[in-house]
Amino acid sequence: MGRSPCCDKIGLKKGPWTSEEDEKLLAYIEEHGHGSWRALPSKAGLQRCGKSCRLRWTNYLRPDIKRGKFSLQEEQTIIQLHALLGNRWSAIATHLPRRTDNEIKNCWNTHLKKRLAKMGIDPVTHKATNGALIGTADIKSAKAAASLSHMAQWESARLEAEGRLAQESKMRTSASTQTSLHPQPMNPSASAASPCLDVLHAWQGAEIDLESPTSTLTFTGSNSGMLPIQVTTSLGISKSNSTMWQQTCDELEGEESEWKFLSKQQLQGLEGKERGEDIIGSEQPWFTGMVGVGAGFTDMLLDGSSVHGTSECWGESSNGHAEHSNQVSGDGESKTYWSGILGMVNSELPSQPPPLL
DNA sequence: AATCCGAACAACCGCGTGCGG
DNA sequence: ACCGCACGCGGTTGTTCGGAT
Repeated sequence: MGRSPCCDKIGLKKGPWTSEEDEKLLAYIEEHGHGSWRALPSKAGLQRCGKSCRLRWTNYLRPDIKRGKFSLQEEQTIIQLHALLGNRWSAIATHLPRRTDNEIKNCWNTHLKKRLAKMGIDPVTHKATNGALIGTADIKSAKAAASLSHMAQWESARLEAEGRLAQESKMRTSASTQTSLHPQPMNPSASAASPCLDVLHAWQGAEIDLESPTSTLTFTGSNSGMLPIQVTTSLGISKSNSTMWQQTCDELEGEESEWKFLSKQQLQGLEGKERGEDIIGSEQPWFTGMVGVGAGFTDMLLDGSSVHGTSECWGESSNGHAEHSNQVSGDGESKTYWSGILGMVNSELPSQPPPLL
């Protein structure tokens, strides 16, 4: 297929962007929108290829991206989603508000992968390596892992639909915002992820029992494992929430995220009151959906035997029901783990049904 | 003070794919 | 149906910076 000429073939500038170039690009996009990336450089007076401009814009200049250190919660989310989605950075990014896929990818490659490896977790399979650390939970972990890979296949198919819907959604959104180019106070995932994720709602309600990853999960209630969801705007985060979200992020950024050395006890402590109050109290949809999940996941990594307690804790803190505490088998843990991830994912859902699928 | 080294991150490159002609 | 363009994605490389020696 036809490929656009490479930058060096037509003698355009490469390498780091200067502030002047940034200003030019920003000014142009603010005034005209990006339009065709290919045509943009000449119109904006830049000696760059369109691809480079697009990258600079999406990864750095866009006003709606959050930069800086990843919070503990964000890191845990990345790990969980990576277990589910693999190296689909753009898909993962749709669940991490205001983070770019490139940033997430870098974070994974430079931090998270190494941490997991240090903990004895294979960052690719998310399984314990050499039976190093889980001990009595080996079998349970293996079951969870099996469930994981099974689910990943299903998720892969789901993502295709998600991608299409995200694109449609994006087009609708950009059509209304392109020229004005206001910083979208947004959760990019909300528009992108929500339609398809509604499938999960339907799926949960129906308790489908198929030879698919869905069969590894049982949702005993309409929202079992689902956490209270703050009603949001169509962009995912309401204006007030957006502010609160920023505050929460800022607070959390100061938090020690070197969780790799956290002991089991420390992790359990994190699941308790203090954390629940601090984070669940923040009323952030994204956070509320993942608090218990993240801790539970980390716990599972560090010591499978503590998962029971984690599940209970999560179940109680999330929806006030104790049903998770019944999940004492390996399968139960697997369900809990996956329910947690799905709960996190679902917590981003707006209440509207998807336009189509 | 100079050098080395690793971490972090920005940017590039090639491929796959959707879409319009 | 085919072709070519444009774009998005993921892997990889290059550059910068800070700490250690």
